[in-house]
Amino acid sequence: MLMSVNKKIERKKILDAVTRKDIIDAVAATLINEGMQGFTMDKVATAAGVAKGTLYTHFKNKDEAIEVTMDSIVEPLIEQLDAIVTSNIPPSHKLTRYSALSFTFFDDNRDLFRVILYDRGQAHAPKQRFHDSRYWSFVQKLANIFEEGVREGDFLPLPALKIAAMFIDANLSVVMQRLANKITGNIQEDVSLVTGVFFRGIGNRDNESKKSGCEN
Amino acid sequence: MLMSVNKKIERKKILDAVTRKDIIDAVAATLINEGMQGFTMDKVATAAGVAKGTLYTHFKNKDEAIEVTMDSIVEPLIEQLDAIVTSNIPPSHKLTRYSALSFTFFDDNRDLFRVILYDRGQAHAPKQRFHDSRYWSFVQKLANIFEEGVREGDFLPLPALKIAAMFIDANLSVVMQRLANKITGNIQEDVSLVTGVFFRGIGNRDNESKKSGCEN
Amino acid sequence: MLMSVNKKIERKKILDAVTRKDIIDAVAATLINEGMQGFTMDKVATAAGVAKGTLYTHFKNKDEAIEVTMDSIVEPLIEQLDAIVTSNIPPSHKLTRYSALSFTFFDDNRDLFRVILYDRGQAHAPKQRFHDSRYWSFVQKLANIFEEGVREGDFLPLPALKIAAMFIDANLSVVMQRLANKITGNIQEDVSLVTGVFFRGIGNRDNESKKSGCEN
Amino acid sequence: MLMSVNKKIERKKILDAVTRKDIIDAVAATLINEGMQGFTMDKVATAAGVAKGTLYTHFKNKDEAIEVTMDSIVEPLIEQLDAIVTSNIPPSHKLTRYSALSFTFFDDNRDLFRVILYDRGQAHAPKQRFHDSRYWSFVQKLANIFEEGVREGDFLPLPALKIAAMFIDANLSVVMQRLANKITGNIQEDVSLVTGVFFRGIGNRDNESKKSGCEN
DNA sequence: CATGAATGAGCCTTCATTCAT
DNA sequence: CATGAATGAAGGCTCATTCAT
Repeated sequence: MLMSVNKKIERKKILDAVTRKDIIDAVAATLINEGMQGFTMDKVATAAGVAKGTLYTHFKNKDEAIEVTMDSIVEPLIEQLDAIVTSNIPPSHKLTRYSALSFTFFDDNRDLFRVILYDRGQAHAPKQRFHDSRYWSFVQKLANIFEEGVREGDFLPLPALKIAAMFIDANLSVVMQRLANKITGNIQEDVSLVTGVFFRGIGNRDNESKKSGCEN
Repeated sequence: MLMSVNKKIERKKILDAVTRKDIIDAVAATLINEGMQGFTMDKVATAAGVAKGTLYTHFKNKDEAIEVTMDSIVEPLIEQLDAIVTSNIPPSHKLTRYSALSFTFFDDNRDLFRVILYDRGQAHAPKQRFHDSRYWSFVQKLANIFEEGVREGDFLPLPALKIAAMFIDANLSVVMQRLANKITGNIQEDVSLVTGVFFRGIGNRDNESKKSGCEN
Repeated sequence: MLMSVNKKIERKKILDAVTRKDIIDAVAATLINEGMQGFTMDKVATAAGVAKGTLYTHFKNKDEAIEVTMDSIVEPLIEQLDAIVTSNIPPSHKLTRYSALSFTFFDDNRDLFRVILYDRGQAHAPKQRFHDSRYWSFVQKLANIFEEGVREGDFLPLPALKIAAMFIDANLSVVMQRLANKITGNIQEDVSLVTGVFFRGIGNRDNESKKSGCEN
Repeated sequence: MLMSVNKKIERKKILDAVTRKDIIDAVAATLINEGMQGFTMDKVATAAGVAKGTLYTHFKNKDEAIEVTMDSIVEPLIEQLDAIVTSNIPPSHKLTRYSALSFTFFDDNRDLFRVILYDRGQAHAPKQRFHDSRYWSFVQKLANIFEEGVREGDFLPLPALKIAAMFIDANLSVVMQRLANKITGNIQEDVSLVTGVFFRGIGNRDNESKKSGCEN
């Protein structure tokens, strides 16, 4: 039964992590199965196979539980988005990558995001944070890409934030349609659709060495 | 104080209508002031100046109260959208009109729609209905306009439902940004932005050389 | 089934009063049977024979329930004390009356006051109010009587507030001993004891004439 | 690092004592800072810098923790009271000493006693024990002094237990007033007041057409 | 012995809904 | 129909206590 203190601590951390992971999974599962408004800590506890009180050793309260779970799921999306933003490729490629990322990511997490997208809001803090902070940070990042494209003469000088939001929501729009119709795969096709519309819509034709179109 | 039975009944109907109208207004006001999650029948009753029980003589339950109120507010939007759909103008004009309609309508009801757009969800039935039925019926109508434009050679032959959804959400996207930043007025500018991007994006350039297809 | 509106309202008020009275009685009973810390709204509801939710149509919360109940019980005591204070009798008679009042009052409500006196405090607001406001208002009133007696040359010019508090607590002291030993009746005797000590002192004057028995 | 078994055990005892002392201090501190009703084992553990479980190796439960802490604080008071009781001085001197002891002791521990006196109760067992056992043992001891005084002809033959309780509570009464008004020092004055009243009474002998007694 | 994550009974409170008047 | 007191299921959260390590 001898074990170094370090090993003990380490093992404890792993056990904790396991429980915590179970709980976060349970939060996500409950969110998926019950929707935002059917979400209760009781159900989470049952789903996680732990006592109700245990949830409160991991989260301050219900809102934080949702928040943390959201974050843990959205985290990879943010990381990949950041990778795109800071990569050394042309802005239009970045947007295409973002579009593809949207489709794969939401495809991978479709059940949860059906809830998030359809059930937006409800709780106090989460709502604010998700929408105000997370969504707008996405918009901001995309806007930067757009502005980069404008500087390079690829895109027309349009209001970046609005274009960014339009692009994000147009992508989500198609994602939602995929979700609603339970469509999987064929991502490339939908990416082409969205980016096609936007690149023609925001593209600078002069730069494309083509004849002039309808400039607004 | 004599009054014919008919008159009595008639008066009753009017009074009922008045009460019903008051209640619906109260529901909307409560939704605005308290948000979806702060919405309680108590508050509605207080706001309407009636007893709590009275609400249940007008609506089966809370969900129906919200539902009916939503409908009563969205009704004019639907009517105007239908007018646009059935009007005898080119498809691109119809879309421009829809875009303008979005902005004016949400501007007029910004307080309520801030709640609906940000607080989407909460109650079971309303959520489903709002999104599944109302939203998709909008998408369908817009899709018909697109298809009309495709048939007339104005638009590229793209998947109509997806394009319709993209257009709706792109408009909402800018609407939400207006709501978030508390921007009013300058509707024309935003209409031009959205329609500009979409017309260039979905416009059939071959056809553009024939007609002057740039609608604002 | 005809009944004037006034009668209806009146009857309703009475019914309400009955329920309210029942609940207040139940609060007091629960306080008595369970003590401050065993006091729960569940138990009150059960004792009152109403649903838990009903309690909250009468009181904002647990603290208010306790507070209101306390007040309703102490009210007659306060009224009688005020009657004594404002009556047109010599200060010493007033104090004697107060002493008698203490004994009869606490005798009448001995079960509840066993809780209050032994279980002082516990809840947030109630504690503060009971002690800080109710107790000190009593002290103040008694102090006024003492000062009156000082002005009339009956009492020595001692710090009124302290003397008042001492007198109140000395009375309570004996009350508590009665409660602890489950003694009833013989009030006159205890009144004489307390007032006797206070009015006259406990020193044996015969003995005092021999030695100078004033110890400090 | 060699050490005899005895030394090890001894050291352990000391360490234990240190921990126990820390915990008791933490209980007292928590009582002071949070009041009876804000008192939780969590807070004690944090204050003591030990794990929550550790508390249960020192005390059977929460009640015992409070109980033991109270005892450890009241212990010196009891010892000093016993010293007074068994000392070879006149009864009246003993009472004066007791009065002075009350004031100094509660002055020294005013923070904790503010909680005990104002927050009396809360926990089941502690309450009972504190009041029933500790308080009454004090009363008994004081009563013995009174009876001694009666036998010696210093005091009138009044019911000793009641007089003792009155004296204790009259002293506490002034102590509480000091606590409430955050008064420190001037102990002698208050001792004289209380003992003066008790020894001499509050009646004005001049007014009673008698010679002057002991004026303070 | 110490630890502290886990426990789960239990508490307070809310609120949609009902129903006797 | 209107009323609003009563209902009671349900929810979020606390905390004394336990026990495997």
